[in-house]
Amino acid sequence: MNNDSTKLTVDAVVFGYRAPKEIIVLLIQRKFEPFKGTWALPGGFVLNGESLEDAVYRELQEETGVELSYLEQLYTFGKPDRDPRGHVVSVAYFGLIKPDNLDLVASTDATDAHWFSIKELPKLAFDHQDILNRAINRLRAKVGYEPIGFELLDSKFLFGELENLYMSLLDRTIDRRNFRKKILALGILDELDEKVSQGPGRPAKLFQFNEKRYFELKEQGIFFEI
Amino acid sequence: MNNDSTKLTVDAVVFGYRAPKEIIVLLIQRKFEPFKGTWALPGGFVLNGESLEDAVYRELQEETGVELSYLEQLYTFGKPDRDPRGHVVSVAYFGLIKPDNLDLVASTDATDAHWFSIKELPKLAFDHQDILNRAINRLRAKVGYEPIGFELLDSKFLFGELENLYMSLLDRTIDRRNFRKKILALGILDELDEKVSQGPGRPAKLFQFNEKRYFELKEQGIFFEI
DNA sequence: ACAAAAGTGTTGTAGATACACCCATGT
DNA sequence: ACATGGGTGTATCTACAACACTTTTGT
Repeated sequence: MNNDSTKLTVDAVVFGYRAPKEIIVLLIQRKFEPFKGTWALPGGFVLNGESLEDAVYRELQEETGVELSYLEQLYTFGKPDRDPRGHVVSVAYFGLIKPDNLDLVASTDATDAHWFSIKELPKLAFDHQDILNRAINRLRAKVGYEPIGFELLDSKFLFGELENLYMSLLDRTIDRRNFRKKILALGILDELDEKVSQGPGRPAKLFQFNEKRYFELKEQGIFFEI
Repeated sequence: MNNDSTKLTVDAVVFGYRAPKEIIVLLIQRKFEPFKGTWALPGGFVLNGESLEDAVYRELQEETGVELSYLEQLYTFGKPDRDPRGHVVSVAYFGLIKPDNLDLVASTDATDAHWFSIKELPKLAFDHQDILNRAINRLRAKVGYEPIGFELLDSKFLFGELENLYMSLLDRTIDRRNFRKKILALGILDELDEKVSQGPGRPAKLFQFNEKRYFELKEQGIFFEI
């Protein structure tokens, strides 16, 4: 039973949101062969005895310094020829980050890390474009039946931001009145007393996602759906 | 970068349907330590250079001889302590099988393989109960938005069988008239001219899932939903 | 003739969509 | 005063849920 030369990596697809209409993804430029100089998803080898999630957090920390607000497993990619170095199986993760945390620190590996709009992507190393495509599909699908959109906004946000985010994610226009009715009817947003005004126009109220309330409703079998 | 002692396995959760109301899952009895004598999911080590799906098919063939009608990746389990032998990461798959193929051949490993109702399960080895739970959740969720139910029925089936299958899967009663209306309205079933009569009662028409038609509709953005 | 399973329609209701004007502020 | 974005209500339509009787066969 020859298993010793199959290696295990993790890769992370981390999405962010840049107002008003851009969904962005975190990429690093590879410093070493193979694919030296090519853009790729952050990731790397899993250490023996290390959990998969720990490996993701460690690699992200090492390569980009970002702090996630959400992480879940995406899919495992295991085609024997996906890495020219040999049989490397990669467990891909799917992460979200708040606009607060978009700054990238100089990485310990001195790899270059940048945010790219998912509509203007460079050529990617390995099968990372496949991984990214799967992640985008997951993001678009999931945003419709779980309240993960809030993980892409600061904890206090304007309704208009939520609206723009959903339009960017789903890549279509949304009726403002119907959207507001639907979301507020779910009862998972707290309306704060604070208002912000930014330039001309009527100042807007701040809202906050009430996670506790969401879980209560979920227990009762009342589901989030857009 | 110490990765050499992390090993990779696959495990398969294979579901079947036994009329009229039983959802069953395929388990094997372990022949060796650890967990010798305990029931477990079929699976085993991935060979170097072997794709994950190939490993699943191979292990299923070796241990049980079953032939699947559907297979998809479920989730990867990587807690460092999930296997007493060391760090073993397992990619779990989710499979379906038609009633035609429920017979288990004597396995080359002489392991004992049996079908168990998902409502009367033995204690399972490793974290296989977690894997199974996740598979059951996937099955229940997926059956609502993709036409995988047909993979659990013979290619020609009675409407009543489909109904019973869905009731068993969702563990609730379904209104016969509404169910029939909805499914037929999707336009993905061919109504055959053949009828079968089994004991007393009016004979029932046979139906067949029209996969080609389903993909056409899917292309057009018309989705299956129960 | 009776028991057993298959087959079939209508009505009410809730949720989704479509749609346009007033409000509060900055310049 | 005007330009800009925030905030709101109503009418229509569509999809789902509830519900009971007739038909065809075996015995």
